[in-house]
Amino acid sequence: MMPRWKPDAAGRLTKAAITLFEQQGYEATTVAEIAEAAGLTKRTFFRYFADKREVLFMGSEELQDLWVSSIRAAPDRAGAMEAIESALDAVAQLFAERHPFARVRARIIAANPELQERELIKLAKLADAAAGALRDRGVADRAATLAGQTGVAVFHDAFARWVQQEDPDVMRALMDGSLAELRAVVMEGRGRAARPKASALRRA
Amino acid sequence: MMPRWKPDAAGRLTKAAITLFEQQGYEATTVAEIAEAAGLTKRTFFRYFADKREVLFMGSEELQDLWVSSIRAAPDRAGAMEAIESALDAVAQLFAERHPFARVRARIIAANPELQERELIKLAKLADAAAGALRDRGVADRAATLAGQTGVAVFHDAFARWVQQEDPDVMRALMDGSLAELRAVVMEGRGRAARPKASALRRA
DNA sequence: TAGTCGATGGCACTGGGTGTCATGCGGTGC
DNA sequence: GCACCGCATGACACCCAGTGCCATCGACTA
Repeated sequence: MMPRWKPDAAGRLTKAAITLFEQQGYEATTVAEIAEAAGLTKRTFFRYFADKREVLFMGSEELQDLWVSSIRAAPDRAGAMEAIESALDAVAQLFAERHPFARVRARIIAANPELQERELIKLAKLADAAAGALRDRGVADRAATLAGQTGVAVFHDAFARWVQQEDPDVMRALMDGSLAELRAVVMEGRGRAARPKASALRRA
Repeated sequence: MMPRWKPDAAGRLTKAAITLFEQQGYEATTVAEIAEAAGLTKRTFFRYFADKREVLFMGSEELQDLWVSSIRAAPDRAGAMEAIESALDAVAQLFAERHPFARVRARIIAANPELQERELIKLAKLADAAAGALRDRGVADRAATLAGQTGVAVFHDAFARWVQQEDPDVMRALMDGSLAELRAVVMEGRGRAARPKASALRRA
């Protein structure tokens, strides 16, 4: 039966938005324009997205779920950073399938401060969620907070490098490199543990 | 001579804004209201502040200048994290003078996601600026980025604890504690360097 | 056939943010 | 002492993001 409405309104809005943002820029594109391009109205746009920025962040909830559940699923004996690393694993896999889309999206966000703000608060939520999951595993309060922050910093740094190159499959290696480098810089002048293995640096 | 305009328009606007935000909340306060309370108009408000949020972030430029110049001023032989620590020193001193104000401001920001987004992008700029200053000191690209991120993470964590208690002078100790804990969690299971000195933890 | 459900449209309204011009005091040059 | 200019502010119209409310009308159900 011809349904009354064309399906996947949210998806149509997202596609239209990305296309228009690429063509004209984020600021120069109005919500009414996006809605019209998707065969809908401004009012309907705001039924699907809390605001104009959110249209670029569909799926971030799933990302956070994956992130948190990976931490919860880590072996009981794993320490905080080991649990974080398993979350980095899962996220790297997820992103590998979406390299082209991620690059376009990253370009749009990089061009607009409003969107960067939204991106940053999503990352902060990832860090908080990770910290919460770690606390549930028995990690001490402050250690959990800082491990969450560290995990997100590594993710963010690796992500930034990942979108700048062609190969979708190196994300995990980039993460490893970032984490090794982080350990090195944080421990500089504090004994042998400071120096990352050359092999880890080479993988990135 | 009675000048034509009352002085310090920006200061009056900031004061009025904070008062109203405290009384009614950020969302429930309109820019026109703030301006009127300061004896000005909405149009003038936007001549001093790029948007409504920015009124709570006056002075963040000075903070960044202090932050960056502390890194630049660190001894030539200091490593990346040592330079970062000297910036943390300077910032801790600056904040010690403003504890009451910082607490009010933090409460307002904590109650509103829009404001948190703005706070996060300011912190991200601090991290970027630190990374840039470190690169100028000869620190490698990625190490600089990660050291900047780490410094901001420590600052942020310590700040959050600092506003929750009474003593304005413990910020540097809280930072030390956070940094020690960060080192511990990041190095867990990697040798003696992982365990922070008990003395450092006690200071926090 | 009547009635309900649910996604959408229509419309008016608030408030943030901007472009543009007008206003009028203080200082400057002559 | 007069003409002029600079500059902080006001006034006003306007655009667009975002919301509340009610209308619409096909699909499904009794």
